[in-house]
Amino acid sequence: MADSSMGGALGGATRSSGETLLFLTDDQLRRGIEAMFFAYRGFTADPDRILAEKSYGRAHHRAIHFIHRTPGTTVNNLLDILGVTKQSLNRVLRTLIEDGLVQSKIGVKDRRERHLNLTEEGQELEKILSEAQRKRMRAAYREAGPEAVAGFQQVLQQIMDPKMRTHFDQLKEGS
Amino acid sequence: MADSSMGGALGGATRSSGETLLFLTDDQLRRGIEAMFFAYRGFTADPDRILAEKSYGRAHHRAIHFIHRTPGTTVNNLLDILGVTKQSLNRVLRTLIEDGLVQSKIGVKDRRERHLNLTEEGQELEKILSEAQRKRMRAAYREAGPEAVAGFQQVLQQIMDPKMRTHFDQLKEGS
DNA sequence: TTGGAAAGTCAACAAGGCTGACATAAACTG
DNA sequence: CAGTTTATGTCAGCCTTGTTGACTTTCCAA
Repeated sequence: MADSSMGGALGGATRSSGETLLFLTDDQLRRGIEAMFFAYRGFTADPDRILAEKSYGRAHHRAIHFIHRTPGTTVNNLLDILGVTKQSLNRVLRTLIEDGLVQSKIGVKDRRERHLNLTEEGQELEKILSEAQRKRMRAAYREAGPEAVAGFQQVLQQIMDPKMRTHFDQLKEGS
Repeated sequence: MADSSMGGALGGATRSSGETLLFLTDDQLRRGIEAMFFAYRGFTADPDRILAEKSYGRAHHRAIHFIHRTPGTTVNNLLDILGVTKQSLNRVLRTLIEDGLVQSKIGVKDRRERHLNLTEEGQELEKILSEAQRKRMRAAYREAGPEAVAGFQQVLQQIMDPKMRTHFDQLKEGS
């Protein structure tokens, strides 16, 4: 269409003297939007295939991922990170517990809380899923190089909602 | 967990003499994976809110976006880009046509084909949705700077499936 | 003229979101 | 101690958006 690379993109952006700011055109932004769409599909494709075999879905993967990342996490904390309702999470969690992939322990200090951990079997699946996803990311990182990866991380962090960035930053420390 | 920054990450990656390659550790890859997850949520959040008011969903947004991008596209082409079944797309397309946002015209050369275009009303909604999404991207780009944006694009392109990268590249030319 | 591609339709189903209502136990508070 | 809040779980029902399978209509092309 004729309206690309116009609009508000450059209007208020001439504050940085000297910089071209061509990376802020509507056209460049659209490229980024479409890249996010296509890349996210690739990003989830490999785990999705593995999960489909075991009749799990992306929701199970997300739960497994974050329980692995923050072992002993509570249901409430997981709810906050995943940004879904407790009913939605509970459905997923229930099947994972029934299937013996996740263990739910009553809290010691606060007996209302449930602390979640992966069982041996859960850790096995986590490893398969994360390795499949890492494989693609590793290839992408390798091709793009370290500077590109740094930029990739920077932009993604800026795209996040502030609240989600907090979660993201908190995950940084653990390991 | 104790298994981070080990495994296959560095094993076969010592070919580039001199380079540190620390950006290929499992830990860095995991950071990228989590960044993709959180960022994608932010990426879709603004359009999602607008769509919810009009009782449309993300699927409608995707259809509107790509019809806007490639006016007169056929159903089959759209199917290929979106990667869903024709039944799924058809349901979305039907409501958009019924609501007068999309126009479906029988092909001239090949009368089996339907050529899709946004109506005036469809273009209005497209503009609202894309501007909301661009606003966030623009802020992110501005904060991260041009070099980061270049890296962001590079890595995303590498994450895509080859077939999707072809679609992505073909969209580049049109404007 | 006939085979097959393109498009559309109907039915049925599943995953995974959502809301609302309600139950229980535990912790906290006045 | 009574009442309230918090954490969790569960039931029921709804929506969107994905799937498969079967079938029809249209119509291009060999």
